[in-house]
Amino acid sequence: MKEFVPVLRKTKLFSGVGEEEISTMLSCLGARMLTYKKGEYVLRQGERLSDILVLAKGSLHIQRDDYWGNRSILGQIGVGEIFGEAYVAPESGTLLNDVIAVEDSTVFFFDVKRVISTCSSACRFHTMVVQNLFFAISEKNRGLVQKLGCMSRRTTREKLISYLSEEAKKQNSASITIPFNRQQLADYLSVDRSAMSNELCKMRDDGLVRFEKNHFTLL
Amino acid sequence: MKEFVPVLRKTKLFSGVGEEEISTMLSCLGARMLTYKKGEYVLRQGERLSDILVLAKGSLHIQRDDYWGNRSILGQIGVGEIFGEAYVAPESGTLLNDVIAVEDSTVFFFDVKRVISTCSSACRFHTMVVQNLFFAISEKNRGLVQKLGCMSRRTTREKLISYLSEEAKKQNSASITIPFNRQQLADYLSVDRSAMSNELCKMRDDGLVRFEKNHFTLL
DNA sequence: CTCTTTCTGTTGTAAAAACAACCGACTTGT
DNA sequence: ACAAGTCGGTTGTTTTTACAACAGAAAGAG
Repeated sequence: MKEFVPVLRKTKLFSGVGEEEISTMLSCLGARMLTYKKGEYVLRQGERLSDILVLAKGSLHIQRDDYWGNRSILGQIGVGEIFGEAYVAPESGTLLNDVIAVEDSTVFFFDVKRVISTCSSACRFHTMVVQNLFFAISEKNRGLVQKLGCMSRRTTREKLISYLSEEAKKQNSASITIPFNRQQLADYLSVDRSAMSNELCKMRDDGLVRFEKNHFTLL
Repeated sequence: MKEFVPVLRKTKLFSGVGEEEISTMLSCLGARMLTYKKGEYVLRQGERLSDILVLAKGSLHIQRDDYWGNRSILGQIGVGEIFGEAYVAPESGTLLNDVIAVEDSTVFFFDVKRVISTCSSACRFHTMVVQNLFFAISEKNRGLVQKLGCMSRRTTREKLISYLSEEAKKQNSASITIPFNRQQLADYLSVDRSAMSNELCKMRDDGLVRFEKNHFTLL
């Protein structure tokens, strides 16, 4: 377990905590470490969860099968990411998705009760971990809200306008650089790439935006 | 401030905490109370936030103006709801939306630093508030993820399938009752009601589902 | 009971998006 | 330098959706 302390140190959960303190905290947080072979299930739809998970090695997919058996991949989890934290509340019900190892992986489990109820003053960095957890979830939340704000628009143009407007606010400028290429932006907005490209050019012709590559200017 | 303690007691943030304890905790949480006339701004786009807010009276709208000035209402906040919690992280940047009172309203502000860093053992219910906050955010998170899972589908049929499948999982049955009428479901999925109604009937004719009113059976 | 309102399904048309296929500009690796 | 791959834009066709308008059923009010 100790071998992964340097990895944990770089995660959002342990941000600002030193390796020594992490080593000490592992027991106080009720940490367990499990390894998975490629293809094995880390979490299964329908299970209950009482731990917050951190991926220390490998790569995972979040996937879902609908009632008629159609599978879709909802996302990917990389090293250092926190996951499962949204399903540890007692009233959260069971998991709705599967999580599968797409390569040999190592996962840390932290008992949520022990994470959240700061123990005695013994580990004074515990409070920081609680804060980190809180901020990590907020960040996920903001990302979800932003995406939802774009996706709830009906037309591709409206989605683009919504996305570009939010980015302009975040970057506090009418001239912005986005972290996507065209295909990625289309995937993010859940639209067809060529249709989106087409719409972008129309918006340019309408005098709404200027762009080259992933740099946009709102007019 | 005391007059609102019974209201606070019913909020998710103070769930499981008695009125006496809430009264005691108010100072330890750095609580402030502000009132707003109808139409006044509670939060403004571009501001920074260091408090978690709870609406104690009235009703608020979350709204956004895009770069070209088009306004849209993103949601509504009712009595007892927590808000602002996603923007209190130091790295969260400024607010992206406005929050406006749609009727005379009363809002409680809790300093996030004092909420999260549990103080001395003086208020032993403080830990419970931290837990409640955590669970409340997780719940929002789950809601957002579910909605996003539906909305990221391209066609109305796929959205419906995704939504119904998730509900079936949550209710653990192929026969489910949904909390929406047709118009509300269409709004939730961001599609046109009549088009959705049409698609639902086609799905029924294709033998995928049966339904009457807001009760659905997946086949 | 009757009138009104709300909810749901239906239809036709116009608008928009998805899809497929292609092209040229650029990059990268050999 | 050349081949292969990536990226962004364009076009035409098909599919899907939005929109508007209407009708029947159910629910509620007076």
